[in-house]
Amino acid sequence: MADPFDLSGLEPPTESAPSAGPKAAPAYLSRLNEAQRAAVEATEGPLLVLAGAGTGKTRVLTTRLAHILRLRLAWPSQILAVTFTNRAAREMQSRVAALIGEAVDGLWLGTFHSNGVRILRRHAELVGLRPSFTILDVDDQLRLMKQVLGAANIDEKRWPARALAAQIDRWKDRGLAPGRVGTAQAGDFADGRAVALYAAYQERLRTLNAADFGDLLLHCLTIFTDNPDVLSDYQQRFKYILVDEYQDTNVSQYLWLRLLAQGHKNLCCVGDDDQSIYGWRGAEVGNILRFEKDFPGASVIRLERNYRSTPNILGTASGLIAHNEGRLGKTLWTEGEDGQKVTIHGVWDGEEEARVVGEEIESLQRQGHALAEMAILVRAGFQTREFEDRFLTLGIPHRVIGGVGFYERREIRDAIAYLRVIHQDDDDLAFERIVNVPKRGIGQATVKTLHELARAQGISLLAAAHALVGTDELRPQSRGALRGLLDCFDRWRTAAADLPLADVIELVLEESGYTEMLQNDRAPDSPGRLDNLKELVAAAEELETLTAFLEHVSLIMDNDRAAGGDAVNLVTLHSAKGLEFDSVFLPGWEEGLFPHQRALDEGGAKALEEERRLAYVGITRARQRIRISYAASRRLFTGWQSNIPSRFVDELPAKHVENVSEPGLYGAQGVGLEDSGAEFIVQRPAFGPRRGRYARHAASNGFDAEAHTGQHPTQAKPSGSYTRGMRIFHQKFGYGRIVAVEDNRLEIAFDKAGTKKVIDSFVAPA
DNA sequence: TAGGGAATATTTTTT
DNA sequence: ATATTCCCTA
Repeated sequence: MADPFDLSGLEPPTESAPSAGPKAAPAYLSRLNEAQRAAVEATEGPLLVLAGAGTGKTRVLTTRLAHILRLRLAWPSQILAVTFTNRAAREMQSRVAALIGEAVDGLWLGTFHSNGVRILRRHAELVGLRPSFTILDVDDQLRLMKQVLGAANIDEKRWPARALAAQIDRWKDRGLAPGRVGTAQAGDFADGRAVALYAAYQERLRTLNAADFGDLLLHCLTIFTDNPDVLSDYQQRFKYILVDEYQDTNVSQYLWLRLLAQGHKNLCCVGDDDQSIYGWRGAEVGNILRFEKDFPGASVIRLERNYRSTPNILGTASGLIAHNEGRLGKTLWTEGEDGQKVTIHGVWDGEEEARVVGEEIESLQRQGHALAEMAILVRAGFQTREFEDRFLTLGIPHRVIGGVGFYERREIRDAIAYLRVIHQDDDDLAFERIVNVPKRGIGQATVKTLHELARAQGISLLAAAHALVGTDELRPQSRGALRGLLDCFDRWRTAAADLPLADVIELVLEESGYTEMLQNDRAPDSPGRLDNLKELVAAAEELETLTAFLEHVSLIMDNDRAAGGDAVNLVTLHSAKGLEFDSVFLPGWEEGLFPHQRALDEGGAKALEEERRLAYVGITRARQRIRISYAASRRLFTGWQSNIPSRFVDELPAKHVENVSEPGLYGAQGVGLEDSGAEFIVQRPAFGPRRGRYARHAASNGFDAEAHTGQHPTQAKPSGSYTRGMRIFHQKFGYGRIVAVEDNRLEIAFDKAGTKKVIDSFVAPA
């Protein structure tokens, strides 16, 4: 390789940038076509690269990054490169390393969220957090949401926590802190009380020293807006900013970028409006359409030559996407043999679909095709199941990319919760998760007591537990168990300071009784869970500190270790973006499933176009061959559902496709459904909104944010105001007289209940 | 407090 | 079909 750039790990010596040295045109540039090369070389000023599927977008991005380093226009630490997924970030990292000849350290290369956390950790105190804040996962978020709803006395049946969480996420997507939500956007959740709930939720997060995913960016925005000096630092720092998948950015990400780019204005965004598939998550295609307006003087470069797919495949994709309106419009072209036509297969049911796909895969394999070059792309996660079952019986190796992630499994989350408490003892959500897992006799009554005390004194659950074990407040049995647990945590915390992380985890699993619990569990999946825990320990060996490990867990939720031998890939269409395979199977092309009924119901025409783009993404993943299929009927929960072929099937250009459906199903064109007889219960999509039926139960529960956020409403007296001899009243034990005071612990001789030790906030002056 | 059994929801898509 | 939640009893 040419000149190793020797930039690794260098920090800029304050102001002076590395000087651009004259160099011969490097070899990597000659491997690009004209448009690609232009996109790489236009390093200065705002640039939008409209890159169709398979046009070498990633290559441009990585080459550009390497080029900037090569010309010494900036140090690695002055380059911000943002991707959408961790996978893309890793890929970019390794490809840049390949171009440069060695690993490049110090780049700000990662997802929006990981770059966001990095900034947020440095300035956490500016938004009322400590730098060690916890990143909540979806479970925690929901649990917290339920608590907030509970505190506000809102009927969770009628206003599900999920719905509130979704609403809040959407606000955060748009960069709206609670104070910024206008009445127009207040939504109708709980009769308009959602904003107050949002505020309460944020307040709870702050007390817990925690942030949810949306906060990672939202807090950055707040910091930038409120602290011009901080913002200015970053604006100076980031000489070059590169953004992948720009069409999928939401408002909050857009604002984040725009603020950061104001310094040097060297912002390069790569995207494809036809691949915008995250509208439901707040992504705004508008961002890409508006780029030239937002960044005056921006250049636009189009990449239209496709290097991936055969003309038949590309023609199919183009023909389909042409049904969308409001596109920027690109004309993709490719060279080479037409290749096979895209085949369309109608089948009887999902089982047959899986069987036939399985046969085809085996046949391809016999012809010498690698399994890893085949993928089944599904609309919804549950669709992988039928294929998994089938492959299991056929013995076809396969992997599910982006399914139920490793870190989302229950046993892993439990283990993590233990670690979180060790790491940060006021992580109430983690503590609550594991106080009684495995069962140790600490039931909800005990937890409730802990909560009361914690809230009354504004302390953490763990602190409340510490306080309570010294009293008679709890049942002796519970108290003993709790004390045991607290001792364990003390011990583990010490251990965590000395032992390697992996050893700590093993110790915790052992001493907490978690391993034992699983060993005694007769459930068929217990051995698997134990294996998973072993894997967790193994994963921990790769990271130094508990802090790093927990961060890894919360941000790198993907388990798509794309490696792992020769296996068929099972992927959702959403997580397939950015991947490519020789052979692609697209099952489940039925109305209601794809396009998905729920998308149609909630998003109307706009959502239909997004579904179509999803189909476009699916088709353009393939290099050589595509097999699309639809089933006449599908198992749904307990019953069956009859389906008609997706409208997308009809939209495929006849020239490039071939319908090889079995005769007698729907007929070759995919028209009219033959009534299939009595054994089928025709069930219209069961996914419709189900809110309406509670409509009249519209009680008004005057929710008052203060009642929840203002700390300790009615609690007795501040610590220290009780003295010996005072008469008091206790909820459970009745009247009594204080015989001793020790900090906030009172020893009380009760009239009826004898002498007990009690925390002062549980009593009131008589 | 735990465990059983009934009732109930679950299936979009993800950082 | 399966997972979660709720309610009851021991």
